[in-house]
Amino acid sequence: MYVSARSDYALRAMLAVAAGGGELVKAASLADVQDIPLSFLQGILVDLRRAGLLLSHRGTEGGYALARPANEITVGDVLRAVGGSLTTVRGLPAERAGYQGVATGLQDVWLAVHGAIALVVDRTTLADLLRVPNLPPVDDPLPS
Amino acid sequence: MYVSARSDYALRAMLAVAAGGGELVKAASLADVQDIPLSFLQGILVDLRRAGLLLSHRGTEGGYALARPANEITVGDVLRAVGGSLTTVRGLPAERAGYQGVATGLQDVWLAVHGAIALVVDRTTLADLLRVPNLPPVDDPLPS
DNA sequence: CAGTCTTCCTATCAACTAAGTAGGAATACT
DNA sequence: AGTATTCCTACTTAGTTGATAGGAAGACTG
Repeated sequence: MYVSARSDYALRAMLAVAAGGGELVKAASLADVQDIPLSFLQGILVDLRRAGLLLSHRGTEGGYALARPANEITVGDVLRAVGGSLTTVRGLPAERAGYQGVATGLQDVWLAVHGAIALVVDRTTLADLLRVPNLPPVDDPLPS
Repeated sequence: MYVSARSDYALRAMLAVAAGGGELVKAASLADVQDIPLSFLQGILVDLRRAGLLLSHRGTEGGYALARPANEITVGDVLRAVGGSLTTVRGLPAERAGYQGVATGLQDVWLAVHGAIALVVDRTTLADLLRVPNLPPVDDPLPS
């Protein structure tokens, strides 16, 4: 049960774009505010654009914006865009693991896990995550 | 959401040992019947023994046996024995992901996913998995 | 009791994939 | 034309997966 860096970065980037309020947000800004390696993030942004979740614009005032409203993009949409299938076992989708003999029952476990995860991530939208109460909208550095 | 080869192999090996009915099962037999690389499996068996899930015995009639009855070992026990924490985000446990700014809400998502997974894997025992109906207890090779 | 065989156990090394880096090509604005 | 930015491709690094070799412990045979 491992969430890859790619998936984590993709979600954080999408949230940062969504917080921009429709304005174009530059990749460098996303990398800076969420502490993501810029060149690695750029590859992730390409995936998100190809999946139809982001719109990009080049040039001086370029940047990224959500292709749909934040309440119509789920966490599951983002995970599938960058990672293919939602849950994989040894690189393969849980549906076709190919178990033999006494291990046959394992497939049902992975399918149940898959369903439980899907229930969470397909119900949670980016807008939901931006509505958390314990979050100061502007940062307040150096309190310590 | 990725299940590593190590976790998958560990579960399949535990099921094969449990199917032995208390008799000692050799590592080579486990590797053969479940099609697992023997040398890689041996490292996994060491983890399972150190976690107190398996007992090992050397010598001519040596092999492995369950340290507890199959209905007292859960899938979650096995996953934690070989993989540390049940769910990890970029290698770290979901509890302390350290999100900043607009991504704060993400931690709640991972905690919800963690809970959903734990509900499945901590409730399913090895004995449950051996009781699946669609499983011939003795193999029937070459039907095609 | 010596010898031998089988098995578990440990350490080391190669192949593969994910993570992170660097530089160049294409595009849009001034 | 010039500059800023996205976009694409090749390269390095770290961790996982899998292979090989040899040593240590128990069981049997003479």
